Amino acid sequence: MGRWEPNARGRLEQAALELYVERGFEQTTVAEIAQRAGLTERTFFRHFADKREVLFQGAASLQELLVNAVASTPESSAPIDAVAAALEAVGALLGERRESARQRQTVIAANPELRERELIKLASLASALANALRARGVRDPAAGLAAEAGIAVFKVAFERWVDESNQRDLPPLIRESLDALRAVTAGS
Amino acid sequence: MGRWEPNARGRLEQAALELYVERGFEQTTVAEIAQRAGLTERTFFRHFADKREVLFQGAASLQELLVNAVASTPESSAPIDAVAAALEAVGALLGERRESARQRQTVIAANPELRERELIKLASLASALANALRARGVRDPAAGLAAEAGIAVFKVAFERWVDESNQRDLPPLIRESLDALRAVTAGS
DNA sequence: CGCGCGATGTCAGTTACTGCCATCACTATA
DNA sequence: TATAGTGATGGCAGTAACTGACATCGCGCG
Repeated sequence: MGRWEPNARGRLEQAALELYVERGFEQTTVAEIAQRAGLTERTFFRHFADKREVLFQGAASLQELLVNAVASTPESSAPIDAVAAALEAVGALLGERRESARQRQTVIAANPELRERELIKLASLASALANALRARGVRDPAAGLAAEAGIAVFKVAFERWVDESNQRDLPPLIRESLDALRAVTAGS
Repeated sequence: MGRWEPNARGRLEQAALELYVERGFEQTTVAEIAQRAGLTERTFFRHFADKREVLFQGAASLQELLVNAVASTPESSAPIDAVAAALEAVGALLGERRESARQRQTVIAANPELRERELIKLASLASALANALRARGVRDPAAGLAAEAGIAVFKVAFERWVDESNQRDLPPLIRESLDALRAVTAGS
């Protein structure tokens, strides 16, 4: 696997994931990842900003999906319904890769630095979601709150979905979490 | 300012904040912080786990306040009301240091690594909040959602409070944000 | 065939962070 | 008063993440 084999980025990504699973994130050096991919450390950093970013390649497309889903919701629907539709679109996409999602989540959960990165990606999703709502005429603070609440719903549903003892699909869990949020906030 | 002057930790904290404000977080080295505090780099890392942690010393006491506030809420009150009471307790405490909070937030907002750290601290607050609710008999997923929603409300309110053009106090902004969340989730 | 261009390699350098041991000031106790 | 113990600090070497500068390689194009 020499210098000019195709798909350098993909090889790096796969090598990194393998090593993170085998030895853990901290115990893996970038030099080792590059070596397994048949490349050098310098090249790794040309494809990924840092050692963590390699685990979050899907984030950009997820964000795009989220924003498009909000935009394609009927103009008349309430903000929370637009958010719910967007979350279910994401849920449907993610739901097809359950095992790989579990594996990835195990790696992330085991390392605080990776958890930080995950949280900032979710915050970025929330921010994009809020902007998409504002583009539909939703005002602040409603836009920001609907977006943050949506991400909170997603976090809780995703956590349950990834749980080993759980067999249910992601979209229903999202719906259920949203209902639970409604019930909780309706109180008093 | 020699080796055995008192309050080494406090001196390091102040030196770090000063330098982060003067030159920015990235442009400041730990060696410079230690030098300004009259100590060595090695000693800095004995007091703070890393270069970012020095900005988040208050987090532990904030978490304690939050948990205690939930625990001291009447047993009969709804989860969301317990959360609201806790958030307002935090708001009242934080509200007294508006200018230093603004300064701190400016530093954090300017740096992605610091934003990551802030987010994981907030996630930790959410987790503690959820546990406090479970201790009161609130079940999942209600406990997790009430906690996440509470933190979302806090985030939005805090953001508005820190905004330069804003003159209002934090507790009313928290109340208003919670009301806005109720309005948003009540839809459809 | 030569030329330009993008991807990769090479290398040196900075800095965050850690482990290990020496050293210092203070305290208790004989 | 002497001395041993203790906790905080200094000193120093080492690892690994990341960066900048420049060389080199393979490929397409005129």
